[in-house]
Amino acid sequence: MNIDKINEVRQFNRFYTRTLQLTNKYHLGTGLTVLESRLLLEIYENKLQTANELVSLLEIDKGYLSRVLKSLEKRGYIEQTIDNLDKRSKLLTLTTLGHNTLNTINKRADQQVDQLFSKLSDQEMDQVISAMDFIRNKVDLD
Amino acid sequence: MNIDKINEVRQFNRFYTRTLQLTNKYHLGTGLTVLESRLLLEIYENKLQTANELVSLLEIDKGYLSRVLKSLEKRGYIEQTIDNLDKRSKLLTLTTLGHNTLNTINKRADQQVDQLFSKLSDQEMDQVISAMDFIRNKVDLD
DNA sequence: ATACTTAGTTGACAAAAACAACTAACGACA
DNA sequence: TGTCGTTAGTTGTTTTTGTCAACTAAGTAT
Repeated sequence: MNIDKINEVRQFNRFYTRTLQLTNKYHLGTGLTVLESRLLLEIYENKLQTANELVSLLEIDKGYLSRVLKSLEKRGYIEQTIDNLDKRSKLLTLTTLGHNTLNTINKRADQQVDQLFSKLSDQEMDQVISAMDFIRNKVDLD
Repeated sequence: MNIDKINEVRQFNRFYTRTLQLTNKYHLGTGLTVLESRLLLEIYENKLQTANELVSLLEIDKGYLSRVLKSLEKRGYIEQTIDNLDKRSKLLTLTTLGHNTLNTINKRADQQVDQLFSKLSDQEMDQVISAMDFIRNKVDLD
């Protein structure tokens, strides 16, 4: 690929890193970290049920994840129950507290996204979303 | 904004977080961290000359930055010389080693970007870049 | 001269994450 | 059924990364 194009992509990457950094503040005040929020989201919305699936998706150390999950459990956000079909695994579910907290976090994250594009017309917003979809379809993560 | 649109943006954000995570491996083997690489890049390519400017741009703690810069200096990647026009500030410059290392890192980062889009035609690639430019222009970071 | 602000440093500490060694359960198969 | 390689998750130890506050020295304004 042409070097100018590569540089444009890298510039975008730096720009979007900053954007993500600014919007990743939704968890503030909830007592959860960004990672913990993400875990609740993945467990609930994407129906990930085991630590192992979370490790693959998020590419984090399993030892570290084990501790974070233990802490979430101890603080009452999730439950881990042994899977009877494979007693090595534990099935992850949100408690009511976990679910309520996720709702709060989601509301805040929604607001932050909203703010990010607050000055755009409906039409421009649609174009932004199309642009995002396009990029998502073209990036090759393998 | 409509909740579906917000969710599409949030999905993109999660997707792009993963993309950045995967491409942010260019520093491996160089002995520098992602942050240190970024600092060299900003000092050299964007001509940022003081710690203070880096603090504003990257929004990191000045105490932390001070230590990272000290370490970069000690390891021979940068020089910090007192600014005669304002003796509180130090002007940052890359050493030859710093410059060479940045070149290596840049080459690797370029390769990673290239790989990310390796299956695209020239036309598709141009469309991706347009999409990125569009998003960059529409996001409101204030 | 005084008081306020700013650039950068340092100490103390906490949070986040990496790494390796370990246990228990599973799966395959002779 | 027993044994061997693999897999899910745990735990101890350590390093890396980052926060916070107090501090110094230089600049700015009045």
